[in-house]
Amino acid sequence: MKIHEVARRARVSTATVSRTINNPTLVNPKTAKRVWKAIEELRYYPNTQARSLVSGRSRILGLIVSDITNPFFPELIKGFEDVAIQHGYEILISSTNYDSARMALCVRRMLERKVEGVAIMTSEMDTHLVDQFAHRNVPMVFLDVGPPGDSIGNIVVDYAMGINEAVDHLLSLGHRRIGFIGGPAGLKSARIRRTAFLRSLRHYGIDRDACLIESGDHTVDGGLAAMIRMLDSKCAPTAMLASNDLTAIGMMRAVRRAGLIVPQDISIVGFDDIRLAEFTEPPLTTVRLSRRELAERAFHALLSNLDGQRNRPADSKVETHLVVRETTCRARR
Amino acid sequence: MKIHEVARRARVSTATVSRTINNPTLVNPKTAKRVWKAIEELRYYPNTQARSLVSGRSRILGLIVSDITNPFFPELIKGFEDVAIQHGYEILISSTNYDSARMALCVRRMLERKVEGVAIMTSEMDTHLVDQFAHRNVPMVFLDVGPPGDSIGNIVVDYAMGINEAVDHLLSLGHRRIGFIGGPAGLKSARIRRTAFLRSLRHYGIDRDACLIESGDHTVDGGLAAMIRMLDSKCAPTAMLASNDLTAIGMMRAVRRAGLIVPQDISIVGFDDIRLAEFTEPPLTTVRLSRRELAERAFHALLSNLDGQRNRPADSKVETHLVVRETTCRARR
DNA sequence: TCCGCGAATGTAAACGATTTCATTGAAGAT
DNA sequence: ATCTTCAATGAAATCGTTTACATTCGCGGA
Repeated sequence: MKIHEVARRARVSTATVSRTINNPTLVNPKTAKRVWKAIEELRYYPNTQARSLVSGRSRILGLIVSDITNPFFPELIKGFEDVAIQHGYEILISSTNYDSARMALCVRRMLERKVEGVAIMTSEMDTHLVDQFAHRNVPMVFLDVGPPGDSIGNIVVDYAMGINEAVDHLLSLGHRRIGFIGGPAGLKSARIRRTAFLRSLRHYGIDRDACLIESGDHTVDGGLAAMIRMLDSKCAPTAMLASNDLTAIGMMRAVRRAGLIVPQDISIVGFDDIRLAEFTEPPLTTVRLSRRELAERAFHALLSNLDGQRNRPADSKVETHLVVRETTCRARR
Repeated sequence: MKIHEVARRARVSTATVSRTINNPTLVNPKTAKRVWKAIEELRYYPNTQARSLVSGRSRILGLIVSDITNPFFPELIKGFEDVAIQHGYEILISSTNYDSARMALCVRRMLERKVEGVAIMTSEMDTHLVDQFAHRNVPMVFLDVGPPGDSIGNIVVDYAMGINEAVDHLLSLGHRRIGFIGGPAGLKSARIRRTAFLRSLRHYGIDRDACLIESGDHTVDGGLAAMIRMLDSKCAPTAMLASNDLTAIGMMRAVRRAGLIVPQDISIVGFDDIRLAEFTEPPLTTVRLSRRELAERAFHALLSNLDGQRNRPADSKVETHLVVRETTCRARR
């Protein structure tokens, strides 16, 4: 089913058919109607590759995440997919698995398919790869803060807001020894979260005790191991924040293994509010970072750069908020 | 960077460049070397759209899932992505969200992008949509059993195996009143699982008690609600199987809310073995259905249909096995 | 020596759309 | 009546490849 047959049936030229589809203002309404009729009768739809070959517009957006298996991402992807297809864009998803070779492959695939923009939703991305996009003027959006540059936008997450709410909440419950289990030191997103925590302590005038800071790796196992170390350390926190919910889940398990009870013995606050946070036992108090909002912002930042104007994608800020469930309670005397 | 420039630099025609890339046997090794040198010096890579426009091969595979947010799928997707890109295929992911309009859109997108094959990993798919693929001779693979037809393959899951292992395990622990909470009645994959359970009971000669069967909806909330009904019903199961792990997690919560303890009061067995099953409290005994294996089978079924021979994708069977963790124990007297 | 053959390469025609530029015809201005 | 303008349409070039067909060349057999 090619445009030619539609043209023939509607007794117009292929140019007119193309125009009725892409730029209806240029064609007489009467003709347009005839064309649409033909299109529908023949169940015609344009060949995307031919279309983008000549127009130079692929209508594909890239979405790079670190690991689709991390429950943080599926919702982000879903949100992105929803809004993208609503706007007629296809989306190419690709996970780096924190692997350099894989990242390069990611970028290569995106370039080959001629993506019109990329949302890079992982903090780990080699700069020389980013340059490949920049070099071809492919607009990018980063999570948190990416490298500076034209046609690079940032969706910056206001970690401080949610973390302050969490710390404030714990303080009001009488906690003073508040610990933190972060992500891997090498991970930029983990560093940012940890910094936000330390800053929050300072903000509330809490003494910072180095032994209250441990590192996990953003997995359940990592949280479990880190929390065991913390409990062994005689550092005696009465409340703990985690860098993400998976870590928090591991921590809960460590606490339970030590024969203690959450939250009576130790309060725990997670971060992200993944779907499952609601279903842990007890349900996890955590800081919500809306993935849907993240996705929408990312998409629109790209879109603003796509539709005509070649200005750089707008930065935008997304808030985080504490969601109180049942893993926090008053500190015991 | 077009093929023409490469040709010029290597002092050959574009045809020769194309051949060195796609069909090296046709070109003199000496020439090929020169061409590759030019390709690398110019960092040339072919324009995918032009390439597939003329060759008719898009090198894109479709992957349709019901809901990427369901933890069953991300691992499936990851597996599929891994093996697909290894073979030089791009993958178009699309979730139906169990919504008819959305499904139609899915199919439409896949057709527009000219996928060479589709893995339909959701049991809910309107037949007229399937026909659209069939009509264009797009090979398909279904999870469990799809509609019959040429160029339609099936990855059939051996539910019976794992469920028998589970039932056997429970019997050996002294359980006789074994209940089941299934998925929504309308969902084909849910029906299949339930049937496998009933058949297993029969196989072991257990009386079937209608009140021991409840329906959830494959979510945590659904499992929670169904289990509450079950506990209210005075039906008194000593062990329960769930149609998927999410349901099982909800069930555990219901049991705990009723003031009972898992597994001492009620043993629970899940299905799927999602990543998180290992991290519930206590860790969930469940039947593992390897998503990676599923993905690999699906891909290879498609591949066998792609590479030349137009025979129908091979059916293939994937096993399921019980993974014993800590939500099952000896039935109390 | 000449012919035929096959390997290696080149020439040019697709592929299916979009888009530039040219053409037409009718309406409005003078 | 003639000219200008503009809306509507068509013809043909174009996008960057692949590939069918044509060409060249060297070699072995008659």
